[in-house]
Amino acid sequence: MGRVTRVKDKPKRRVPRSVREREIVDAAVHVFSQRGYRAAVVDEIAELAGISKPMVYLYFTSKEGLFVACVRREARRLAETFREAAQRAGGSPELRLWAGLSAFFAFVAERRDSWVVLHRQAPEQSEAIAAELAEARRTVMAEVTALVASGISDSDGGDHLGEFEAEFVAHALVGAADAVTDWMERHPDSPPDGASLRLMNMVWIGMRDVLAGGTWAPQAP
Amino acid sequence: MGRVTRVKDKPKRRVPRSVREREIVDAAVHVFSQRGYRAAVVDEIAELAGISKPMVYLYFTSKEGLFVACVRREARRLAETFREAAQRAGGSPELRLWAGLSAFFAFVAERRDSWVVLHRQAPEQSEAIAAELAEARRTVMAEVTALVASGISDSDGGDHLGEFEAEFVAHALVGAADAVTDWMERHPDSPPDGASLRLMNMVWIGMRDVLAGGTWAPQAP
DNA sequence: CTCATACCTTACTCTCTGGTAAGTTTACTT
DNA sequence: AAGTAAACTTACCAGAGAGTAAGGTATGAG
Repeated sequence: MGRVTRVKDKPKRRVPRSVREREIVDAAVHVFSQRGYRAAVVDEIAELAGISKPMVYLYFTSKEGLFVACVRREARRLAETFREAAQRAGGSPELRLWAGLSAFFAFVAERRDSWVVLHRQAPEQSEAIAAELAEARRTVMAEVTALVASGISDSDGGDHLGEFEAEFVAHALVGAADAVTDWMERHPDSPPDGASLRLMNMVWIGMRDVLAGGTWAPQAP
Repeated sequence: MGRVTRVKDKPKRRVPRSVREREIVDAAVHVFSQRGYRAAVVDEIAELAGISKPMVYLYFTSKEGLFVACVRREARRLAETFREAAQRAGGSPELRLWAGLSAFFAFVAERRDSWVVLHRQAPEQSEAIAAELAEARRTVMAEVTALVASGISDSDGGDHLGEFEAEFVAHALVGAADAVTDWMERHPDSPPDGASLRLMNMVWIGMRDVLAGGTWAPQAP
């Protein structure tokens, strides 16, 4: 009725730039993760953010720029989540790794979109995107590798072979975690922590025994 | 010069449909894997296959149809490669799993494009594509799961808990293998079999000990 | 009240690309 | 040699979607 009171369907509120930017990135992460970079349509992102397309270009210059902003923010979030969880856990490396893994699963389960944007994009869209994705993945992997490495050096006495091995294990671990994510979707019955616990059981015990000399070779039993 | 002798630059040979179809799929797998489904351009695929665009549509009806054909062929190839390697290895489940894993790595290393098309595509492009990718992944996972399951039942005496567990392990394993693929690219020095051996060491020993009762729990050392 | 500024929109343009119409050429059969 | 079917092409259309021009409107400062 009134002219001052806004129609409730369309709040049409005007919002400061910093807030709107956040909303746009929120929307963009969702659409990018659902459709993929190329198939994502800027108009849809804008609508989801409650504004019109030119605003997106005013704030982010281009679709590519918007995507880069998404990747940067989500990578930072994930790395922080992981690091903080590990730090909070304190104590032994394996407890810290377990806390980190659990946090990772919680993140991927709760903020599926973020993970998809970070990890399941064809990086071959442009030079800038490839670079940003590489940097993002490097950041996340560095956190995981650090934890794994401390676990290894804890067991083998600071051998420098550890760094190399830790990188391998970290990659395998993150890949496994990512894949298990899919599996969890088809088994919503099993508890969320179950996955991280299972992985820890497999990987950690395996790793410990390997470091203790319990190797497996093709011709062994 | 001659009219009969073809110019060597452009053989322009006419080729039977079945052969041309194979060439088109070859080209398509390459371009799809490099650019992703949406960013891949049919003209480029056609040129790479040595023909013009309408031929692609004559043989495959649509871009979507072409992609489905790619996925179908590569999934079949990978599953066969895996199964045959395992069969050839014979013997104990772990030897078969190791042979399968090695074959998998060889496949991914040698035919990177195929794997990328199968596993790193956003399945949200269309209903048909999502269905085909799901089916393809199901096929591949079934092979791996079968091997893992036989390994588990070999150790625990045919418990039916195994099926559930095997699926988890198989997913984790394939995810790890996929991720390790990236790692291998940055470490071309380490032998190709090294990766599968490392994974076997981690996963198999871990799994064996877990089945033997050696669980890990948050509060344990 | 006015005015400056920051927020926001409608209504385009222009390129890229999936898909097709209409016809041409080769090679095999009879 | 003629006929015919399969292989192949050039040249086009139509829609989608990235990016922009030009201007409208709320809101806080003076």
